[in-house]
Amino acid sequence: MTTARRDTYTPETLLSVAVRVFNERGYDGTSMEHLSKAAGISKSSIYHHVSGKEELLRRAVSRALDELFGILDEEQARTGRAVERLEYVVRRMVEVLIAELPYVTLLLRVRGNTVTERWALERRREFDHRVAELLKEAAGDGDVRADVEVRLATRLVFGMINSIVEWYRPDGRGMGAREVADAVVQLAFGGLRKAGAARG
Amino acid sequence: MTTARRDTYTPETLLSVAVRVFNERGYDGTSMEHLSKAAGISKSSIYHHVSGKEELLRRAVSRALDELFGILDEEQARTGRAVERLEYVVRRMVEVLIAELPYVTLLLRVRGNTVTERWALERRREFDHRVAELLKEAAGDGDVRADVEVRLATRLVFGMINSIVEWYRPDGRGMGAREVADAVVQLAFGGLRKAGAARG
DNA sequence: GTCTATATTACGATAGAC
DNA sequence: GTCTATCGTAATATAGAC
Repeated sequence: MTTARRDTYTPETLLSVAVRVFNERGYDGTSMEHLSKAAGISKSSIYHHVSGKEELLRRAVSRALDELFGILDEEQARTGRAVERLEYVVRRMVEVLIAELPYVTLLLRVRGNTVTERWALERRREFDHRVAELLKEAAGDGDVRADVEVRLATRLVFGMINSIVEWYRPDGRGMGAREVADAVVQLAFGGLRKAGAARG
Repeated sequence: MTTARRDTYTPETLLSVAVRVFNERGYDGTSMEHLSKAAGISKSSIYHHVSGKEELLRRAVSRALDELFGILDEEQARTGRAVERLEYVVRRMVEVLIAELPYVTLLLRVRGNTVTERWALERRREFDHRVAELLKEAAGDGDVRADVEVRLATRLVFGMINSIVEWYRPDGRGMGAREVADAVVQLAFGGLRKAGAARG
């Protein structure tokens, strides 16, 4: 970096403040006044950087979506046995979710009231579909259980992964992304029950 | 019922309309104008039945919380081996979630901007804690895997269960609560991987 | 780039007629 | 029990000074 310190905002730095407030109060529950207080500048100064609330939302969810879709282009997500690719994608999803926590959190809470929100929902569905195809392929290989429907299993595993945004906080001496990813992979693929324990 | 048909609202019947709109648009994204349009009566008529938006929210989340806490009082949740009680609670959570879908959906989306929302969050945490204790006991019995921390496992399983509200829709010839509960129990306890398949 | 001041609209809630 | 009309506030956004 050439400029170690800034004293003015850019759309990027303003975004990080806005996303934090959006996640605290909810997007609809956040007013431009809330944002101006949190950023320490006036409402009209915010309009100098961005066109309004919705642009901030669009920038935020775009960032989250780009990171998620990026996973599918990675080498280990494209080559090898389907169940292995699936495990890799699940692990990377957890890592991206934690690395981009506020952005993904906002993405996952989008409802669909505006065009930006509906666009985000559509791209999310597209991503889900891509992962579901992976699970379907693994089922075809006989590597995952056949007694739970593929689409249902995908949704439940996504639910497990996505729920991380509801409680994970990077502060303190807590868990790292690796540890959470390990736990998710172990639970999602192996389940709660102790290995070797028979079903009652 | 003595009155088979009604042509006016009661707080109860109004609630069902309000909860549906809250879930479609988000609580903060729903105005009294939205509610009046959906209910087919004027804004001021709504105020005749309830004190305002927040009372509708309070009634809705109370109903969801009462149903969830009710699970813990049921016979099979109180007697027997911890892992069996846990499985019963997980199954019943899915069933309650589906039976009271709009109410639980609203509960799970509460953020914490008002006193009602903060109260709901606190009661949710209390419920989570009760289930976490059950899992802890099952771990002490050696019935669940010890390589994933109890609190983390609880959160992930809750994430899987709670995510049902994001996609389950009762309409059409879809799955029933029983089938979803079966799938959740199988995945949560047994995992995705095919039974008998070794870890790579 | 930031500010104060303000236009304009939407919101939650109330008054009072029927 | 429902309505129209309206109050007071808070919302998004803009104008224009510095």
